[in-house]
Amino acid sequence: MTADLFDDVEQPWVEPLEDGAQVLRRFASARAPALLDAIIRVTEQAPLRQMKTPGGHTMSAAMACCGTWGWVTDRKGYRYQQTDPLTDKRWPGMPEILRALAREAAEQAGYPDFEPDACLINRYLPGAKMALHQDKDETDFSQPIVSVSLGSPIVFQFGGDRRSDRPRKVPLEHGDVVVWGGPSRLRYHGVLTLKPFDHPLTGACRYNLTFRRAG
DNA sequence: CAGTGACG
DNA sequence: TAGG
Repeated sequence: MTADLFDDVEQPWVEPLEDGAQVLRRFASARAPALLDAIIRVTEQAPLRQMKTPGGHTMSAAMACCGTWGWVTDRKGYRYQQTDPLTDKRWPGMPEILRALAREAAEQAGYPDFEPDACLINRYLPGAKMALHQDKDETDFSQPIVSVSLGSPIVFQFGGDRRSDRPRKVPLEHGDVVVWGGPSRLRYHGVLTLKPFDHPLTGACRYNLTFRRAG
């Protein structure tokens, strides 16, 4: 009596995107319940919050961080810092299950030396989106970005090195991991508005984990 | 400094 | 209406 007669676990597969960029389809699916448990634990210590941009607008995605460095934005600007502005305490440590997933995904994508020191947790509710932007507040662009999707599906946009470059639309679903680095490390990217979708593990919500070497 | 957002 |  084998478990896989009952468990219907989809095997991951790889989808090349661009030079240095890949989608690892369903790479995180089998571990998703444990990843979500870890997200809950982190956000009990560092609550999800909607940050303000320097221009004074409120971001539609709610964010929290774990690891040595956390990304924050407020009227003063965008930056990484070692403390949570809500509590002035250090960010929660990066749970091992998150670190391990990020390292395995990076290795699979051709980045064997990835040592993330920052994990940004983004929670999207229906209506939330993220405009095209570059991840460029890090100090080390030799390391890739690893982005994990959990819960409701969304359309990811993967653009060029200039905002005006027309982005590719990449539908992402639960368990998909996008890795980009090397020549594509500074690509503009974002997501379209999240549509209502009832996911068995997360309800109407989508979590995105992004891992970086920030410091 | 701020376009990771708002507007027509 | 929603996205370019």
